[in-house]
Amino acid sequence: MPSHDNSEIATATKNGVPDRTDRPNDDRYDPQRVEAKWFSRWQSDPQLYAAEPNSTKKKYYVLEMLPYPSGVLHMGHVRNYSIGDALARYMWMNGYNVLHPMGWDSFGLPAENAAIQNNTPPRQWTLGNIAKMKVQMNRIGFAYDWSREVTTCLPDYYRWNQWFFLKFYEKGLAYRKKSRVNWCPKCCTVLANEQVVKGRCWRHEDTLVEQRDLEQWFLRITKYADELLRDLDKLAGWPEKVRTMQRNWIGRSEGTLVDFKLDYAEKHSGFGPAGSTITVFTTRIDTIFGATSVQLAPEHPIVADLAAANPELRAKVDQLIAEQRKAKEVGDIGEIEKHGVPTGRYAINPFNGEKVPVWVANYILIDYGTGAIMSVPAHDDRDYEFAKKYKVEIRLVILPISNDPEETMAEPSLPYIGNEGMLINSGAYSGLECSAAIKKMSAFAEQNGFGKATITYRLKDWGISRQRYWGTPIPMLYCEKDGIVPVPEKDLPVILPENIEIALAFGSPLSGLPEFVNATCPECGGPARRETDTMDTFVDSSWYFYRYTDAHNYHAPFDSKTAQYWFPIDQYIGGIEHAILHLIYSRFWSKFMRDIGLITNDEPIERLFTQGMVIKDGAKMSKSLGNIVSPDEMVARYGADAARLYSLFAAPPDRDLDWQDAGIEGIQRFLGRVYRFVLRNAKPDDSDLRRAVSTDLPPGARAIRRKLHQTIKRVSDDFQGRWHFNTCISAIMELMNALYVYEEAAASAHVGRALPSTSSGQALPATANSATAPVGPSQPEPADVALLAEVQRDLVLLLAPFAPYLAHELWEMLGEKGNLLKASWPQYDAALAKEEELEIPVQINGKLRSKIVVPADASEEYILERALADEKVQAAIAGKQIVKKIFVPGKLVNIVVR
RNA sequence: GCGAGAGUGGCGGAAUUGGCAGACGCACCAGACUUAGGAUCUGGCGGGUAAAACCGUGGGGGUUCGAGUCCCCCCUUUCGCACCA
Repeated sequence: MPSHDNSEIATATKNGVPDRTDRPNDDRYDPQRVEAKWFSRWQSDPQLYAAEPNSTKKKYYVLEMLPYPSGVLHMGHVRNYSIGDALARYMWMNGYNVLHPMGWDSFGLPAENAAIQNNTPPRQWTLGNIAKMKVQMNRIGFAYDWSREVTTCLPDYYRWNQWFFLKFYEKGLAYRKKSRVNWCPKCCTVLANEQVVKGRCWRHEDTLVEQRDLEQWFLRITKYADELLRDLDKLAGWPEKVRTMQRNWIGRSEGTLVDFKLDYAEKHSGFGPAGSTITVFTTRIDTIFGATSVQLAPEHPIVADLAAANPELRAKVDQLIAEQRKAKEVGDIGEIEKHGVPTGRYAINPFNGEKVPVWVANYILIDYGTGAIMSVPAHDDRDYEFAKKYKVEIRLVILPISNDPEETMAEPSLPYIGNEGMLINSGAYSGLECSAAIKKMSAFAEQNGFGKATITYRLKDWGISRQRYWGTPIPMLYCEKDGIVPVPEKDLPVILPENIEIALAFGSPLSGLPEFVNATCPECGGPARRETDTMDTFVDSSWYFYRYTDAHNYHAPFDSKTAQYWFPIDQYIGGIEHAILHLIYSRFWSKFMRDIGLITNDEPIERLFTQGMVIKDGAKMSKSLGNIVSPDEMVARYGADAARLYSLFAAPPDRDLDWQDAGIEGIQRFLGRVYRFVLRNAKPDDSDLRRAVSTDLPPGARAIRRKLHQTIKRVSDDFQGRWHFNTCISAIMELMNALYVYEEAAASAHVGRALPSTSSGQALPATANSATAPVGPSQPEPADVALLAEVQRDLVLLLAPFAPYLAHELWEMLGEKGNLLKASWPQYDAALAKEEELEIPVQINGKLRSKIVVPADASEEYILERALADEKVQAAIAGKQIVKKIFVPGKLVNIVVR
């Protein structure tokens, strides 16, 4: 083995387990030695994991969500990347042209906070963190194509954010509007939601956060609302959970807008600036004859008008607003106690001319629908609860229709919210069925000018302005003469200046830099002011995976042809916390890119996998709980292979993982067993031997071969979709256990010792509990050297996606010369995997009474005959009458007796 | 309140289609090897019993020859949420 400099890595063991390498002829598996050796080999070959640019192979794009460079890798990362890395290696071994890149989501608030706390410039802090994390990732051995690395905070990337922004603007999809933000009067700056703690500024505990309206840039994602919703149906490779969440997030709702005029006959004076009409949104216009009040959100403009002349109402309304805000803060807006205040005014139901009271209620939200509803207590839960509390009239207008004629037309228990019913007490519409009534009544409202059918979405346009420093500058100029002017494409990128003292900045940091703010208008050449807001970092992550396909393109965000080859992403892997925002923005961005002709795919991601959290002692790992497990420490103590193998073994990847330090030791033991087995059994001329495996093996060897092929099947099948890598690794462990027993038995045979055997004199089982057919020789038989060569080779291949360091080492020990990643994934042979004998449980009345061993191809007649002849079965059915015999091929026999 | 998950030995988990509950690993116990063992190898290991019977997948019902798995009700717990009209 070549010598190498491994000082940096190998020394790490010293603070872990005591060093025992002083023992002579040590056969101990030393992960530090093995991993240091391969680490330096891999590091010296930057092309090792490079995707092939012009390949005729089938492509496979596997991607893990890019991390924020906090400076330290945590176990959640290790788990996420171990899943993707295993898949990438598996696909390489299956002959695919694999794209497996990595990058850095490197703009964002923490860099500015670090700047404030440690006085480190954000750029320096960020790039330093990236360097640290890259070392950690490489040490664990993740197979990334670093030549395509994307760092979003560098101008060669963010210039294309700016370019995209200009395209959005060009197409009328970027616009400005006033929007409410959190404002700290002490910092004179905008706060992110996470910077607001219990209504106060995180840096000034004594300062209440205010709400301010600022002009901000928005992207018109709502234009794509319908398509984003519709195309969810195409995403068959996504978890249903995520699709449901996105569906609810988009929140399409078909309904009707209906105008209720404020009543003139009232004595109160004229109307305020909000006018005299309350437009409500309802999905159930068929219930409008049951409307007994109109409810307004406390922040509705008409409420402001009404309250202007009524200080008492104003105070009550303010109280409702406060309740809403508080509920929102503590996150239980759904459990708010319903409160309302009558305004004293009335509105007219346009369908029957009836006057109904107008209320203000805390359960009506200003930013959904029109911020006003018609209240139909008989047919809506919330309205019912409200009406009961405030003694508002409840009027039944729908009767349920049921298949049961008795039930039909019976008065339902209230509220009846079903929409399979018939209208009553509804004038000309009485007798109509609900859905027909909705159509008819919507049309009527529209014809008479007091309403129209409409679709509302819960989805809102994407506000991308951030009043912060560490982000992509929005490429816009404000000229006194020409107004809002986009920066010309040729002037991109607008470089984020670096000579800035964040800690001293007051208000929006960039606005304090005259050399940044002062610009020239490209239209008139006169003075212009530069936009000082930067972009939301979700912009960066919305399209970065396209940049990977062509990371160094200077003339475009990427080459369309190249992207078309790689897209869609075959498998995307990340945390469930990104189920909504990142994944919906990414889909939106792709659709926009398609519409401006950059790409042809409608959706960016074919399959999505969401992995579970890593928890410790029943709680999410966090600094405050002190239950952090550091990957560096694990790697130093047990090696990278053990750390990644354990992160896959401890739980199915889509479930939360309960980290147990003791568990990883078992993994290390297993790796040691594999290592020592190969150390003992590898023969220099293995490659010749493999071809010489006899077709006529003795029973013990046949059983090992069978176990091997069963294992290949189990591991391969899981890669095809189920991804329960924990059971894959179990399967490989089982194979290893069987090999140890086989080896031991063969050694006994060789020296003529008695075989270890079970008391029954039956074949030696692989393990005492082995539920499957016995593995191991029933007669002493020497180890089949050729078979062992074959098994070892396949074993190493099976292990390669999960424990690459050890796999490479063993590969070399077996005398293999070629790159393990280019070696073919082993294929299982169904005939070899098939059991020769089956153990069939025999049940009497569903209770296990005996087990019989039969040839795998035994007929039903034979098996039933054998089952009935069985001693224990005979005893159990003696004197009873056999009612039924259940036979499930390959599974069991159940005899029903009376 | 709504939506989506989860609940199986001392612990992490397995059981892929309704068919032997507890694979694999940890911990623990025993034996072997050893000057030594926190190394290694072998075996044991749900409760219960001398052995059986029997009991056992959060609780209660049900369907079925047969239920961890399907149905109904309930409890606990995790995650998400925006009372969505």
